[in-house]
Amino acid sequence: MNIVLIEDDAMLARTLDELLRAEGHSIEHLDHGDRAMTLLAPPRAGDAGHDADLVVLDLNLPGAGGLDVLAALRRHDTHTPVLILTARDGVEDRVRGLDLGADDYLAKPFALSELEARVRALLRRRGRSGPVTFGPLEFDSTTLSFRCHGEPLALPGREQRLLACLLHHAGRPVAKARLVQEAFGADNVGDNAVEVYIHRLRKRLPEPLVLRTVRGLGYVLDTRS
Amino acid sequence: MNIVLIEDDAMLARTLDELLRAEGHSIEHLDHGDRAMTLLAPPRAGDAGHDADLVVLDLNLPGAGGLDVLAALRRHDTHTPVLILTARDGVEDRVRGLDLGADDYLAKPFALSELEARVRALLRRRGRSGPVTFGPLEFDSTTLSFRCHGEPLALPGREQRLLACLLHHAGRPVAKARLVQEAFGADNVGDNAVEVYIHRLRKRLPEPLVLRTVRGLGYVLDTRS
DNA sequence: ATTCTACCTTACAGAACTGTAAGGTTAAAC
DNA sequence: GTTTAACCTTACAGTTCTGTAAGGTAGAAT
Repeated sequence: MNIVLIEDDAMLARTLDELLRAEGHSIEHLDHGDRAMTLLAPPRAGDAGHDADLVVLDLNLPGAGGLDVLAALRRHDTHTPVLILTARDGVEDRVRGLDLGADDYLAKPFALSELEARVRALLRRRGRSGPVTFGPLEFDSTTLSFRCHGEPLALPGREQRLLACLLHHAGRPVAKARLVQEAFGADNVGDNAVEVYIHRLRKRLPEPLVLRTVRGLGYVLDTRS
Repeated sequence: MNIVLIEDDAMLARTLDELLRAEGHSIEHLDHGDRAMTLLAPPRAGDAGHDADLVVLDLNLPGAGGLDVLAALRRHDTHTPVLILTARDGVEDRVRGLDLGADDYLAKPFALSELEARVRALLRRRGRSGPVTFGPLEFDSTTLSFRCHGEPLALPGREQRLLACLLHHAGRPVAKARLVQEAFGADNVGDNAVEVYIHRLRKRLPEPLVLRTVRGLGYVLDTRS
């Protein structure tokens, strides 16, 4: 994963760099607020742009302040997780940072192992952000397609949305009416259509996934046995 | 949003309940580990199941321990964010909790405003989890469809995946070859196909979204002006 | 056991999508 | 200004998807 580290304390930066590299990430280190601004929120889109999966951001920076960088980043990118890392320990600072769009806030001094764990937590969620996984089934948010046991599972639009709906509530039944509304867009679709698409989806779903019917209610995505 | 609160300290639970309700959430409160287990990780799928957007979990519980509940939940649900809330303040405890799949960890005693902020941060991310938003464009992960200015934007499969790909790297150019691979699944697709689908997508993309071409490279999703 | 209802399965026609080919247009290089 | 390569646009045929209708099957209730 790509991590952008924005930290002006050279000593700490070096430590974090080594630490995170040791976990297999590639680190881009910046020590100046203005440069961070340029990288994370380029004035003209298309100029360069970042490729970060996570931003670790110190608030005390030369040049543009850390909170300004965060705000600028969040103007167009609500996606990349941001972990704030700072010496300011007041509760109000934390609240402000979090409400500006940060995902976590760690006050110095902190244990390195805790930073590692929080980074793992953020990257973990990023890795399978989106509609999630259920058993061997996963949804790849980049290609908007499903995979089962790692094998791509190509599905036509309707079936894909149907499966997404069931996956979203995986393990518990979803009413037929709800499926019509969420997967079919509440068009003038007959009630039978759901049955037909469930049938089609069943033929394509690989083991051990099954679609159990809950009579009178709807369907559940589940695993066999 | 639906929040499941698992906390056996009646005093604290009451406070949190009021606090979170005041922010407009509906709270389901449990004070026993076994019941939490039943709700969050039902032994048989389809029994009942939770409908939570966030779980706030105390570790010290009568009955099943909080970490057991977390582990059981994560066996099938990697999706719902979990905020751990506990008196155990050791760094090792935090690391263990986070590595078991928690998304955040707050040690007692804590400021209520910080809890609120962290809850907001988790729900915010959950609200638009997945492939993100860019300007007025957003992706609804439940229905696997795009919206622009809130209006649904129906797209055929190929165009949808193409847009997802561009959105995923929004603001910076994506190479044509990459689009072929990620959106078209590396089939035996001619190079011209991308141009055709870009063209089709352009006709459907509402203002102010544009697809700029970067000659010799690929395309960028951007906003007009 | 019978009846009823909910669900399954199949088939089909209309519609929409997909990818290629062919020619037009624009931008960069010389 | 000419040339060249990259990109745009249109058209088209093959394929796939969509939703409905019609009949079959299975579960529940009496």
